Formats: sequence, structure tokens, C-alpha cells
Amino acid sequence: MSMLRINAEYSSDLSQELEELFKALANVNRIVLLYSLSSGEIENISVNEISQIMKLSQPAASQHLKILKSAKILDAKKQGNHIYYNFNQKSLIKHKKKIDFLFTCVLAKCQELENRE
Amino acid sequence: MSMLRINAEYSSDLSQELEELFKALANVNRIVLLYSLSSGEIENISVNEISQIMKLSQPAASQHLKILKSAKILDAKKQGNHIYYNFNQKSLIKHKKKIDFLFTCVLAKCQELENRE
DNA sequence: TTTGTATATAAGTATATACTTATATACTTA
DNA sequence: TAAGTATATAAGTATATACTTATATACAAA
Repeated sequence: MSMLRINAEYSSDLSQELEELFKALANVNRIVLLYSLSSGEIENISVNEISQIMKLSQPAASQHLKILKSAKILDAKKQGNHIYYNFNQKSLIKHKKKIDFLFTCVLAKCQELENRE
Repeated sequence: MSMLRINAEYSSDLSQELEELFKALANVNRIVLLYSLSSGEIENISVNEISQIMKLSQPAASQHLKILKSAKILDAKKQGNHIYYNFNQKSLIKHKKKIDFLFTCVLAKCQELENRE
């Protein structure tokens, strides 16, 4: 069985997972939000605070948060009247591994082609 | 100057670059193509061959290739009547670093929050 | 209870994306 | 030069995305 055949088998599921992940990340507002959350001092951050950081309306922010939560980039916990968003660490580690795998495959091929010359 | 302030300065440009990169990657056909190119035996691959691999029409494949080339994921070289696509190694290494930086920031924050408990 | 606050969701709209078919461009070869 | 091949681009269309405004839901506090 050739590499291409093997690849065709695993790549379908993994590629679809990566598509979902990349789609969730493919928005500058959401990327800036992730950086802001990374550097922010506030541990538990509410939707209203996030909408202020993002300079977006509450519904717009809420919709972005839904996308990030669906993609398991963020996690939400309800506390009384507020919903606090945080990183989904466990899932983010898995996401990172998927991306690393893609780039490892691609860059390994680059290296192989370079060595052939 | 707080981290948030510093962040606000660098994140704008970098975030926009990441958005473009993630958008280019946010399509399962393109992701599968990257895996196929990674594992394929053919070094120089033409648009027609790619459209067959992708199971898409020639114009559709051409449009995907344009997106991947614009995002500096692939590179094209013309040879006679054919245009051969290959990975843009130099740029891919830079792309990987940008993604790594994002995840490093995010996962460092995760770790920090975990240690606080 | 009633009122206020926090958040989500629904519906509408403008723009982006991913295809299609048709055609243009560039090169090759008879 | 004419005809064929490889690729890109243009135009059209269906669907997705990212907002908007209006409204629903869930909880808190008076």
C-alpha cells in the first residue's frame, strides 16, 4: 500500500477537523481576542467585557464566542447571571497537535525535495 | 506599559497575517491537497494532475491553487506549456512560526491559570 | 412578583466563498 | 501560421459569514 493510499485514509477525517479549526481561527477579530485573552490580567471574563475588548456589539461578540466554543477553542462556565469564557486547554493542545502534524508532513516533504537536488 | 498594551501593538499586523493564512487553510479540499502533495511521489505536479487529485474541474482547482499561492503556501513555476506547483518552503516555515507564536501565547496563559489554582 | 441585567438567538442584509460554464491567454507542435 | 493543449480568468449562482436590530431566556435584586 502506497503512502498516497494510506494518506487518503487518514486525511479525510483529520482534514475535516482541521477545516473546522482553521475556519474558527480565520477571523481577525477572533484572533485578536485570543491574543487579548492570553495577555489579559482578568481570569474570568464575561461576554460584556469581551464585547468591549472586541469593540463589537454584544450579539456580535456572542456569535464569535459561540464559534470559538463550538470549535473547542474556548470553554464557557455559567456563574449566576454571568457566563465566563476561558481557554479550553485540553482541546487546544489537541488542536495544536493536528496543526503540527500537517506542517510536519508538508515541511518533511519540502526537506525531502531539497535534499534531492 | 502593560502586556495588553504591547499586545495591542503587535497583534494587529500579525493577526491579520494569521487571518489570511487561516482563511487559505480553511477548506477541506485544500487541506487534503496539501496532504496529497506531502505524500505524493511526483515532484513537479501540474494543474491538470492536481485537478484530478482534488476531483475538481480545472477552473475550480486553478482557483484553489491561486488562493494557496497568494497565501504563499504554494509556489508556481512555469515550464513550457505547464505550470508546476510546489510548496513554498521558506514561507511555510514563517507561517508555522506565526501559528506557533499564537498557540504559545494561548497555552502559556492556560498554564498560568492552571498553576494559580 | 416586578424590574433590571447578562447573554443567546432569530431574522434580515451585505459581502465572501466555492463552485459552474464560457472564454481568454500562452505555449507547442504539425 | 494553424490547431491543439495547459492554464487562468470572467461572469453567474448558491451558500456561508459577519454583522445589524429586535426579541427571548435566565438569573438577580428590589
